[in-house]
Amino acid sequence: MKSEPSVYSIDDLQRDGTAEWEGVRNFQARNHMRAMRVGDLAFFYHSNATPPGIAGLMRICREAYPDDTQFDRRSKYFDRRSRSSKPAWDRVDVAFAARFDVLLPLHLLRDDPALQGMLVLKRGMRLSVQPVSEPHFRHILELAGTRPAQVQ
DNA sequence: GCCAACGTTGGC
DNA sequence: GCCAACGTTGGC
Repeated sequence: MKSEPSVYSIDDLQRDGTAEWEGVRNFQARNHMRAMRVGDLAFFYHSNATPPGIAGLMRICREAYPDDTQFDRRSKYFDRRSRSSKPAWDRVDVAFAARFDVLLPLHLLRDDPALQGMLVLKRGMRLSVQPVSEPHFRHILELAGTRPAQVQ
């Protein structure tokens, strides 16, 4: 799950404990969120950062439900076409799980043969919520040196 | 700041 | 339904 750290970073999530993952306005990304279940783990990816990369780990603590910001005229996520009787956009709630000792930069992931085919590495891949395969997930946790015991 | 990639919009 | 124009994302 991507976020620009200048907007909301892994440090912000660590401070807050939990967060509402609002503002997703892409159908595919939304559908990936709808497939999430409580307890699922997700990577926190820093996009538009120097360097971009995976900053930590979080846990889904509430499954998809309507994202209020779509009805809020003052929100930059306001969607005039969405009706409260049939909300178009959902969010999930996430809980801080771990902050990697060092951010895993995108270029390092690119150079790793074990991560061949990972979606985030594909050119032009802009989806802000993406599925990660089990082997890739485990490999990245190893790269990060994160042991299950360290995951909150 | 540039620009490729991609999604959305709207005229036809 | 097609597709050009436009806006956004996000790496570089």
